Amino acid sequence: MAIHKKEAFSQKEQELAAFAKAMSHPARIAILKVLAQRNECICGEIVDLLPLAQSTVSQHLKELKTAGLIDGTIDGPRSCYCINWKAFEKFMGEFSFLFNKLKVQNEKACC
Amino acid sequence: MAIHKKEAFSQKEQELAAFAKAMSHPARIAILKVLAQRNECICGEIVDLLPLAQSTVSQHLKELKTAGLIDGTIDGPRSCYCINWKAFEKFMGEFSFLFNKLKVQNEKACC
DNA sequence: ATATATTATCGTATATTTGCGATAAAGGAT
DNA sequence: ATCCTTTATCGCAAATATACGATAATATAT
Repeated sequence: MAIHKKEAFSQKEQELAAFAKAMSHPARIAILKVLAQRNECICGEIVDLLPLAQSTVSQHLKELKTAGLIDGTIDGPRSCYCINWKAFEKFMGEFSFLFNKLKVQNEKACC
Repeated sequence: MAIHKKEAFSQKEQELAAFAKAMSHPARIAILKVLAQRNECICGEIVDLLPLAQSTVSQHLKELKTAGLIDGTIDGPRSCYCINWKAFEKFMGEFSFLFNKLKVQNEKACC
């Protein structure tokens, strides 16, 4: 049983899906919120703010980083993360383009 | 082992995550694109356009509907779907609010 | 009433995600 | 050098998601 046919879709569709997937868990939304609210970068403070174990938070951070939504630098024994605003703008823009542009002509909902 | 602690997060965090999750698969992105491009509602045409079995497409449609991103009405033996633009605007707005608003003060990336 | 067409649901196999504890790795402090 | 702090990774258990075929459900057509 050939499961997961993601390859069968277009590059852009996969990219948008990956972006959405990175934000598809409340813990990751919460992490992004914390990072967005601080001017300086955060590291293990996130662990204290979330109701999850350190290893779990680290895993979520890794996923966000892999997806390109956050940047991380090692600062001595601790890690410093912050939001990658450029990536955010890019994806939000693509979503807006994809759906807002088309919305104009479709304003008259059919269902 | 108490897995999935979504309940431990705020209502809004869960809502945003659920919205993102509904769009976290390329097939569902593709479905939304098709629905957005047509003025009239679509039904099984989607199945012909996607590289997936009918039952799988139906499952994806159900997820999109449950998440509130699309509306569906039964029209005889066929089903008619279309995008719920209001829900879309709501969520896109919340994301923009959450991240764009904060972006201003954080323009100076730290990492 | 019977067939046909369309869509939803069920059952099932497999893949992925989530979460934690334990452990490793890396640097700072004494 | 030895501890201590911080973070990443590994290994594992359990929950979800993905996909399909088969079947049920529904309405139209003959």
